[in-house]
Amino acid sequence: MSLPRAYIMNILAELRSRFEPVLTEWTDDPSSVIEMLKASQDAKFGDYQANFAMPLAARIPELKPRDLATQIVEKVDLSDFCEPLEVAGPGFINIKLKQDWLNTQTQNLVADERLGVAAAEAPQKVVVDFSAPNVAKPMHVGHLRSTVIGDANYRVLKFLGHDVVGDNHIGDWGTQFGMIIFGYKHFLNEAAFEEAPVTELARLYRLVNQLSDYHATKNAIPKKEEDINQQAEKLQSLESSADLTDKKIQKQIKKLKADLGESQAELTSQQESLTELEANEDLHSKAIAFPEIARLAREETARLHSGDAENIELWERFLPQCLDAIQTVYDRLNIHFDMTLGESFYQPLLADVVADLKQKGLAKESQGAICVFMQGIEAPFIVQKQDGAFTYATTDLATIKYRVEELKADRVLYVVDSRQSEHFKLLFATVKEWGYSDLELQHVSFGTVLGKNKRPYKTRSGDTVGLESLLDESIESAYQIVSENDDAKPDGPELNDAERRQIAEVVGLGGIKYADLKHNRDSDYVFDLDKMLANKGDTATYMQYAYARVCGIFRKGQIDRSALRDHQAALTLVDESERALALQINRYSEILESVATEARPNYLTNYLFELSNLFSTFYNNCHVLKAEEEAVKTSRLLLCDLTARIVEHGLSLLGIGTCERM
RNA sequence: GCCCCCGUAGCUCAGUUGGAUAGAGCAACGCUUUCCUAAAGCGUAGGUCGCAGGUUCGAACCCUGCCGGGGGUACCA
Repeated sequence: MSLPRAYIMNILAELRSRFEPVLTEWTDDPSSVIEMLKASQDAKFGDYQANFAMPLAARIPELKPRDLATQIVEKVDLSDFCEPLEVAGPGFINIKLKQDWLNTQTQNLVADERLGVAAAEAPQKVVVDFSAPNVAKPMHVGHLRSTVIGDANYRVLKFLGHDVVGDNHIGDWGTQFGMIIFGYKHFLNEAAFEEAPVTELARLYRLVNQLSDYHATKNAIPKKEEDINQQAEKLQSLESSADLTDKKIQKQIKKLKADLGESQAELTSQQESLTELEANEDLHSKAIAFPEIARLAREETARLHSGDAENIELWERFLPQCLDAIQTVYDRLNIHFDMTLGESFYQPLLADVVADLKQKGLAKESQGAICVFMQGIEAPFIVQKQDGAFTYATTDLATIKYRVEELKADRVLYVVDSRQSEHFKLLFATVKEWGYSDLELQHVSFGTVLGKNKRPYKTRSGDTVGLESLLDESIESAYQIVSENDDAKPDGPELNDAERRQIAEVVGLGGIKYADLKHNRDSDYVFDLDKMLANKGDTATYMQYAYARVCGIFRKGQIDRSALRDHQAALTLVDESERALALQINRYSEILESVATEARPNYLTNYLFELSNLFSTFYNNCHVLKAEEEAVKTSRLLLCDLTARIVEHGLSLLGIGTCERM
């Protein structure tokens, strides 16, 4: 029999709700300062701390912060679960949980399948828009962040009881299809297409792209040379005539020099790429045969969009194959979408969107295009181009309309590169004016994945790194580590090859995902496979190892975990390391709440790392199976069980697996 | 030109919205295995939080200026 859920308290929420009414005596809006009650940064200040006495006292001239803190403490009654409150320093209120209460509270978690995490009282309909690759191009590292961060947010929101829809807004209608269609019509290798259609389509895309780039670069070179000459002249005249002691002039010169150097480097690399292509006879002859290839490809796109029968037929033939190809990547990563409504799905709705915007006076003609202008933003939001074609802005608006009217969304998360923040600023502003003011829109932006050279992650030849080969490499490298470690075990290896392979898969994929998720999503981060799989430090492996160690204890002790839970034995925290571990276990729900509101999975990775860390200390200090007394042993087993369940569950919310042995 | 982001230990990064002596991992140095997996634990060392002002009881965080890096900027998505 499980205990009623009411026995399990979200400690932070409870503390805040006890303090909040008391604060009304000093402020009209206690909710604005209540968030200053939080977990202590240092265990010596107790378990939780409240810092709001200082700012509140600052508003009242004759009141000292310390005195105010004392007054607050006198009015709040927490005696049922906390030690007497302490006022420290300039007015901090330190809160420490009663030992007996923490014992019972932790014990109650054992019987709770949700590990103390209550389902949302007011569930929202949330659309998480993530991954969104261009289907005709092979996936690369750049797609990893959106996919992995989006998936983690999706899982967390869902666990918290929200009605979540994962939508893969794929690029299935853009210019890349024009390129493929053009390639198919002119350069197809039929045998290759029969053999592996997607590989051949990817080759055609690359080929057409390469040839268009060649001409674009070639045409741009004279202008580039002219620019360089102008820059050089300007620099010279500045250096010879102007006042060199003027700081502004100095700065200008410096900047000009830097620009000039950059332009020259660019020119050189462009010339090199031209020479490289020309050295390949086959490519060069194709380039000569189709000087207008970029325009021709665009025309194929235009024909597709205007309903040309042949191009539609090709598109309908290619699309399922492209979808299958990306699906194999999602299967490997264990990523699931509830719907995949790409750009093409919204095409029939676009004309109405523009008409509606015009009718409401939001959109108007400017330089031949139909634009929405938002106050305070210089750039226009172009919903229809000069040539009559719609843009991704139009598609995004239609998508929102659909999500509100058909899916009944309350909130939409866009897990998209930070470089598109200006687009989303315009999009959200427009949407508000357009009439969907209740909808909560959030650009879950993230930084660029860099190589060790701090430039965007590319191969030496400048290509993006294919995602699949990266996964292979990671798993293979994990296999080496798993094997080495198993071979080094004191009592000899424990794993057969199939087990090693299976563990390598979990460790290899987990390492890549964890590395991405542990960083604050806003910042760029350096992609370093060796660090991701390192057999030490803050990696997925560390948490997976903690989990495997618990499993080892239960295996060695021949303990049946579900029987242990049903037994309702007493949990008593004795050692300091046990108490610290238990406190962290009790904080799981707090952390998930903060992940959900800010869409920041790194709060969870950080929490799990700390949890595993506390477990390792406990594991070292407190022997479980050889505990002095039976009651202590049982109590510690309960603690192990809870730790393992949260590690496993937390990692699963990040899309990362665990193994019983490793 | 205009707009946005970043600058924290040798390296890679946290820092929960203004709180107590700025943290972690890696690398370095020292210690711990008759005992549940040492993929671990414990400890030492390492900092002018880019620089200079300002706001206040208190600033890595807010404001101003400067230095350095990245990104975006009218018809690609």
